Amino acid sequence: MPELPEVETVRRELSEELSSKNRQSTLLGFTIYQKQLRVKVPEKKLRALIGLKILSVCRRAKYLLFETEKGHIISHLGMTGRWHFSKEKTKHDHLSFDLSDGRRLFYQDIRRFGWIEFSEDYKQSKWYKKLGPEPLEAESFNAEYLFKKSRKRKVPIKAFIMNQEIVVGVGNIYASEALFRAGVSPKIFASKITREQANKIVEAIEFVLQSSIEIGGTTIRNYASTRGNKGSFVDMLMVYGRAGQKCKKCETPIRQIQQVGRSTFWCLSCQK
DNA sequence: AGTGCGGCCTGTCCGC
DNA sequence: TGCGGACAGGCCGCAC
Repeated sequence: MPELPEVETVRRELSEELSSKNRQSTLLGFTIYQKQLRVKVPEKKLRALIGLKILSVCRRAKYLLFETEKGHIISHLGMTGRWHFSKEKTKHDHLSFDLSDGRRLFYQDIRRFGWIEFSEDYKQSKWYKKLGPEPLEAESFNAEYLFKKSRKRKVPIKAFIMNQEIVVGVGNIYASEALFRAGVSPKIFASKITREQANKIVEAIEFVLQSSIEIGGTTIRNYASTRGNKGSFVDMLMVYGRAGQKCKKCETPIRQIQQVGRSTFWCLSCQK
């Protein structure tokens, strides 16, 4: 499901629920219902965290980070992962945490593409070291950076901005949306973009991610936040999921193509 | 090293 | 109504 705005929305809610001033949660226990997610749930490592407080809930790229005194529980939501509070286990709940105030926090994941990890020092881990800059941090992610990185890269620009080593958090929806707003064709090679186009792409990525965060992300089918809210950015989508419908700017029918195994939506006349 | 593809899972929708 | 196939917002590992 989730790209950066959806993960950030979940993070904000979890942070309030677990580690705000008036709510400090301690982990009293946990239950694993389905050990086999994308990687196995680290049962022994989690057991060592019983009795510890959740100090904060942070995010890096599309990863959620639950901070404890001994290290971080890392959660990636894959396509359909979700954290929700409930009294009882429901379908596709694979793990639950019992909290000191009596609440239970469940990890639900229909397709089981997500995973849960624990790390004493996540900044040293393999996945973390490969991550590119955060798209909303302008000191590290800007036109000059994107332009330099794109030289000699023979992949379509759409695949390039979805590469988490280049910039994190941009998935299939926001890649199409950002390129529409930048007026850049998804098909051109990364190596062919101009400085000006790099600038427009960076601005468009910032714009779509920031505006989506402000209204709770995008819900296409499964996604809902921890509190069960749907994201309303779906109403702002200019191209994603609109194949055959009129472009909202110029009324040309929106096209759908396959790129690197994923659907891309774009407007032939608005994007060059 | 960079690139493209298949695989991991379950659910839903479409056409026959 | 039932069935097969395609597709779904992510990422990894492998072969070239």
